Amino acid sequence: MARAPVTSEPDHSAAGKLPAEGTQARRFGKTRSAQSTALLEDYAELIADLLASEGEARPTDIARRLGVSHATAIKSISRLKRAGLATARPYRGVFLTEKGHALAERVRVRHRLVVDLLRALGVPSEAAEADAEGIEHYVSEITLKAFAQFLKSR
Amino acid sequence: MARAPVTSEPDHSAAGKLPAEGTQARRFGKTRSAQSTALLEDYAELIADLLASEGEARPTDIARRLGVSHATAIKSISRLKRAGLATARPYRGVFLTEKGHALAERVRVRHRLVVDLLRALGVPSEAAEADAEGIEHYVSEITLKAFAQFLKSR
DNA sequence: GTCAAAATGTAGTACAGGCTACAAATTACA
DNA sequence: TGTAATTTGTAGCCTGTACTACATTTTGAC
Ligand SMILES: [Mn+2]
Ligand SMILES: [Mn+2]
Ligand SMILES: [Mn+2]
Ligand SMILES: [Mn+2]
Repeated sequence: MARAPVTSEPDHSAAGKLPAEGTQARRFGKTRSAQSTALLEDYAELIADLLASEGEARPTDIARRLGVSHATAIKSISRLKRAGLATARPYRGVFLTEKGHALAERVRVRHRLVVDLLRALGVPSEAAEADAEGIEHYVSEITLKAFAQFLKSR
Repeated sequence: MARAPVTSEPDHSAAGKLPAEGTQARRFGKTRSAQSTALLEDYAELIADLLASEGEARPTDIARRLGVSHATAIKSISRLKRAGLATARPYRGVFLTEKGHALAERVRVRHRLVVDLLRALGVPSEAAEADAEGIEHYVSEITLKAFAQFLKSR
């Protein structure tokens, strides 16, 4: 059983490396929850982009741009609907609700800020765009502020 | 049908906003593949940390630090074994293979670099640690180099 | 040495997000 | 107008990651 002492956990062998259990668990939990919204964010952003530049966002186009099958896209769009982020009219495309639009806007801002920061640090644009597609979903408000601050004052 | 013209896709209505379909699909695909390895990376890193600081990495401890049930941790450890990254001896803990150790080392370096960069940009340490836990899995080699370069020359 | 606590393992469930294959509806065009 | 291509929808399958509940094994303490 537990190597845990009766009273408290004083200190470990090696130099203070590991964070407290609760702290670490909270961090990982935050990451897991961000991961579960990442897909919704990408769909919302893409749909908004398509609506803006093409006037419509059809499941087939969404699927092609994401690099997944149309069946997969349709299922994910269903999840967006369930989450109250989108609506759809067959052969007429997908639309964003108020909530979906607000999400897309936040995501767009984040995406751009992350790309701009990476570019400012000397990352080539294609790598910056590719990395940002993942990074953007894990950047907190505080970090976002720091990015903006850095970009402004340099 | 396809609004796609017979020949080529010249230019869209709005200002050149969207990337080419293939490019965008490749970026999203890269992100999806990074996502699928994120969990393996976190486990490898955590196991290495526990082995270094506690001398052992038991499923229960791993589960507690990750904030998941022990059943979940055991299943994920199975995936690590299947991937040739870890081995385990019941009641004796989990161990990393050569390959697993190498992965943990790479992840540890990345984790630290990401945290250091965020800190350098003025992000408070707890936010930096929390965000890094997600970001680290989506940073390419090129971007990592840029981070290191920036940290060195500032 | 016994026995309770802790750790581990297993089973069953749920949901997300992939896929292929097939069916139905719509649209475009000859 | 009729037909073929496109788009959309559905079904069934798989894997991954989470959970709870229960069973088994090991360990630690008395
Ligand atoms: Mn993204
Ligand atoms: Mn994005
Ligand atoms: Mn991580
Ligand atoms: Mn990490």
